[in-house]
Amino acid sequence: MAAETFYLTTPIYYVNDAPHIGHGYTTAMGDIITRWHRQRGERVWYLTGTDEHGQKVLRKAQDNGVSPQEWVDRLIETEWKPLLNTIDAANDDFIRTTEDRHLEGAKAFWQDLHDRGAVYKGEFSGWYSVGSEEFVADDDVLDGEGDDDGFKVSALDGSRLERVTEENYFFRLSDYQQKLLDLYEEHPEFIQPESSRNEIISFVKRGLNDLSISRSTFDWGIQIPWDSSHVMYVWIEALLNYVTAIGYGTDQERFDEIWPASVHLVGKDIARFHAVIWPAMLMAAGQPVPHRVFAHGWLLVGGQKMSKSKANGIRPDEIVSVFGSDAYRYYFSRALTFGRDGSISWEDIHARYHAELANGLGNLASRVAAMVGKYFDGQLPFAGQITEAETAIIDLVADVVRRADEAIENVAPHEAVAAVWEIVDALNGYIADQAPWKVAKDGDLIRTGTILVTAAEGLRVLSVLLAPVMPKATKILWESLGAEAKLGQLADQRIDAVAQWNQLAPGSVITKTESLFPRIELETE
RNA sequence: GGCGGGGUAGCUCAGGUGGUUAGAGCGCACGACUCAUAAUCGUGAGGUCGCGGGUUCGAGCCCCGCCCCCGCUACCA
Repeated sequence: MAAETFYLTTPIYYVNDAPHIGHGYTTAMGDIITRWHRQRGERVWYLTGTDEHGQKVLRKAQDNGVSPQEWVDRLIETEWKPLLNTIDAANDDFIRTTEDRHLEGAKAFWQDLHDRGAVYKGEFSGWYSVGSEEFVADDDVLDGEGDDDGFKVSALDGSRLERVTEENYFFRLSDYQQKLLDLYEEHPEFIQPESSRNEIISFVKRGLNDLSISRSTFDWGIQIPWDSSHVMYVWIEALLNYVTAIGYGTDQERFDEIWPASVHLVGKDIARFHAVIWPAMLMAAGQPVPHRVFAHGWLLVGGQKMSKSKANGIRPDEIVSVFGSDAYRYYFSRALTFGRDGSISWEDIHARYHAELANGLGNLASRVAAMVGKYFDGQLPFAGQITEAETAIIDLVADVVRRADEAIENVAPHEAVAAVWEIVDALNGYIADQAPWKVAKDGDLIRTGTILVTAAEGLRVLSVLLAPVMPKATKILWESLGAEAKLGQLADQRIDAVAQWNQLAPGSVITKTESLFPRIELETE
């Protein structure tokens, strides 16, 4: 059997509006993780996409006076696909739930559930708001007052509610309580981090009800294969993208090759769908469950969860247009603990950009290239006898590679980046300690060369280790080191071989390029 | 209400199963250096570890009570 594919997914994003920074966050983190795995030499499949059915999209389209299909087509082209380019994502596929492969695959999955007896027809009743045309959760139902005395009203918008009973198809979720608990028990890594795992377990322990999984009051969705009067409940349909995108029901061979998913990246608000309903559906269909669901935290702005309604949302392209996609990817992977909520701010992005990228990495590359230019006419010298100072750098690199790789394995990109940055700091310290400009002035060019080769080797390591995080800047760095002639493309450099020292060829042309991260003066208002 | 997470230097955060003077980065002050993107390196100031009890030779880490913030407590996604 061929080596398993590292298959990572983001949620498919609901397209009732434009993307915000949170979407960019998830996608960028997934991209960093998958790029790293590619540099491990693994087969990788990185999927993202959009969720386009459901009542909210339908209503939004109607509000804008266009058909739902026109609405989603427009939004996908003008907002969602450009996001990938904005943040420099290298996804392997992009699935839209309005595509044929998804429609066919979803129907096939439903048929399989049906054939296996996991679906039955039943009645769903709940409080329905005619005004907003949707069911209101029991917790949001209040007793009316005044004109609404004697009626139930919605806590959300105050509209009057009526008891509606409709015929729906149900999924036998209640059959899976113990099987799910066993799954969490046997595979503690299935749902991470720990806080999400705790919540999921306590939720499931309270008991599971069967789930209403079809709707018959509107038709913007996928028809149930055996009953055209119903469409699939959008959540149930959306989850299926993870299998339909890789061939479920349409290309069995390909599906078998890639499934199950290695990691489903999700926001913690949708962890339940992915860690409870989704594995139960897969079990019901006789399919293996994903290896891991990882729920990341929320971005807090001024201590509050970012949201459109609070007007504290920042668009990804606002940040990228000022700092660039590399800085965007770096910032979110470095400044936040993946899996926990974390604060972000424009000031913090600005501060880290200068302190860490411009002054730290950018200046390091700049000073090394300048000295090779000044003392060796831009050609990498030979290294002489190494001392304890060089050994310390070499040992640190080996240790960092090990720790960073382990961090990525644990879906902790922030730890990986922090580890790699130890090399940046160590090299700046090393250069200050060794003072090659002084050694050169004293006429010891052999020692000067040893120091600069060590620094250049460190930069080589940094370009490889940071390539998943900052593909653009590291590519420039790789070129400036003259590494490609001997070592090939940056993207082909393997993580497991990077710590091997003296890979750069003496005589390589080191060029001092434009600043990797030029300083950015913000307009003061 | 129940369950879970959090409350540690001005800011953002680390601190497995308790153990010397509680850490990092940024910011600030001072010094060194001059290869470099007015960058770098070093030193220092700065903390009642939410509050009150308790266990212990010893607690930020354990126990009890309390206060604040956030999340989950299913069918909007």
